[in-house]
Amino acid sequence: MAESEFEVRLKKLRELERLGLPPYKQKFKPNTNAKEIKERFQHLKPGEHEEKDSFKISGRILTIRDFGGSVFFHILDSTDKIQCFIEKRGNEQLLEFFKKLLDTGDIVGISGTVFRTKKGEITIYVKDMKVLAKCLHPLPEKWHGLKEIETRLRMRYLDLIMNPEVKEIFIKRHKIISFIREFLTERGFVEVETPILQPVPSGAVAKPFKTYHNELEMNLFLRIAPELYLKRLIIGGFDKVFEIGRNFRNEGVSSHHNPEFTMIELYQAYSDYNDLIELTEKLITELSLYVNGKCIVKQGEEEIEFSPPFPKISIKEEVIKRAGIPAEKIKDTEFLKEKLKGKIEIDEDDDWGEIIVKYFEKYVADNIKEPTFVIDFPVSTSPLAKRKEDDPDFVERFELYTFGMEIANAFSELNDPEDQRKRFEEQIKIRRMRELVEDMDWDFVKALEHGMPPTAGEGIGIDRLVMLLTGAQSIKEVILFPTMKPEDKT
RNA sequence: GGGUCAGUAGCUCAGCAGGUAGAGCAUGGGACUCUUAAUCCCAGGGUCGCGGGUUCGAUUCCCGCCUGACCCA
Repeated sequence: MAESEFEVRLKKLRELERLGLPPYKQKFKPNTNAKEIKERFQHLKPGEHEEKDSFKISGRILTIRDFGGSVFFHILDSTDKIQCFIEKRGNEQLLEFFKKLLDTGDIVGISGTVFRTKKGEITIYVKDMKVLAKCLHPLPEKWHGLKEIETRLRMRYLDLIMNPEVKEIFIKRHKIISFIREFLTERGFVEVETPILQPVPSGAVAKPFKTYHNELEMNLFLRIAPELYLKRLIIGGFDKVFEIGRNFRNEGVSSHHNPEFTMIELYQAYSDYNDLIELTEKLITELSLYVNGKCIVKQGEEEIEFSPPFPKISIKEEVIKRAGIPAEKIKDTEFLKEKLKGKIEIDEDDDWGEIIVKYFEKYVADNIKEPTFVIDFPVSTSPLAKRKEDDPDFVERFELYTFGMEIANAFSELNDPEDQRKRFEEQIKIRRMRELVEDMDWDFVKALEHGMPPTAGEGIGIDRLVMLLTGAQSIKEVILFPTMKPEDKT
């Protein structure tokens, strides 16, 4: 049987070791990069060679074009690709070394000068070269690259090598997160870290991941939200806090859901949800300008320009209008059940609030494209939010929707401990809730009893925000290593 | 949970109304000093996702399973 590519490459590795050039023991410090070289030598004319300045550059070999007496190849470093050239006339030994022992995928350190080829490409004239790591597997095809989504995700490193636009997404993701961090820090927010392992999962309605602490002999849950801890900090006297971190929800995987996802939650004392509407508009606008140069959200090819103030739509009003529900019947659970039966899936336990939210999500939310604040949430679906003064069955809350996706969720925080206790008691009575959690965070009520200033809080889904600003159509495109089942090896 | 589609060489893909598989790139050998999907000649490379069934014979047809994508609830 013929040798596999792996065996061929392994042999080359052994040969390098035999020659006293073991790749994994080499040291090399580049003093420039591809982007810098290209910028610096832009002035060179075709055929011109700047022989005075010598540079050290390193990267991964991507493609090789062998001419016998000379060889061209491209290397990729973290900044860009750049072509390199070895010729017999310059260094015959080096040329032989390269042709015998180097392959695409190898990581090399190169010393050389810079010239522009007759065809016009800035190129490194290689004087010396070290193999810093041997790539023992062939790289994916140079023209079509790596396409299969499954392989791209399972071997994300190959995806990143072969598909520059993938790397761009994650660089943009980094920019987005650091912008938000700076935006809030400038406004006096303090970044904090709160428990991921929580004895009582809280702050959202979702199925938690459960784990166990051996020494403490106790159940712990991976947080579904940091909310109640951050509010404890407001009680403790931090007026503005935020946390960027991973949350975990033991639920389905889809193009918009990953079991672990990144959220930012921020809390601001002496404010209400209207202040957060302003803050959110400013944040999204400035962020989009910063990463994209203009105020746009994208989904695939579709791009929508937006500008503040964002439109607001009321769940209550939309349901009245679209479902033809008389305004005075909007809180009539039995009426709604009868009227909307068949249009949405109604649970036995659902009250009017849950029903109108379900209707809204199914018939209105999907059609929202430009950033839009959805307001007028019923109290039963918002157990941590403050009631509206003019209608205590609704709360001071908004969700920001774009392209049918929920991006942010904010409200004036409920700071009345008696009402909070009542709402927890109501919640735990609901069967669906009991299926999710064993108990409520009663200790939080005790914290509230010590007095929490009027506060507004907001959570923003970072993954979805990155999707909107990069045009990614699946959350998997903005999470480096999305949750996947292992391949079945049998 | 239901439906549709996909899994064939390292990668990108063909193919087979059932007779144990092809191309390009990549790899090995040869030619070639300005190419960039280099070119030209030659060669090697496959448990056709896994398991079962039908059949003289299955990568192809049927059933189950695994993994993934999309749609629906």
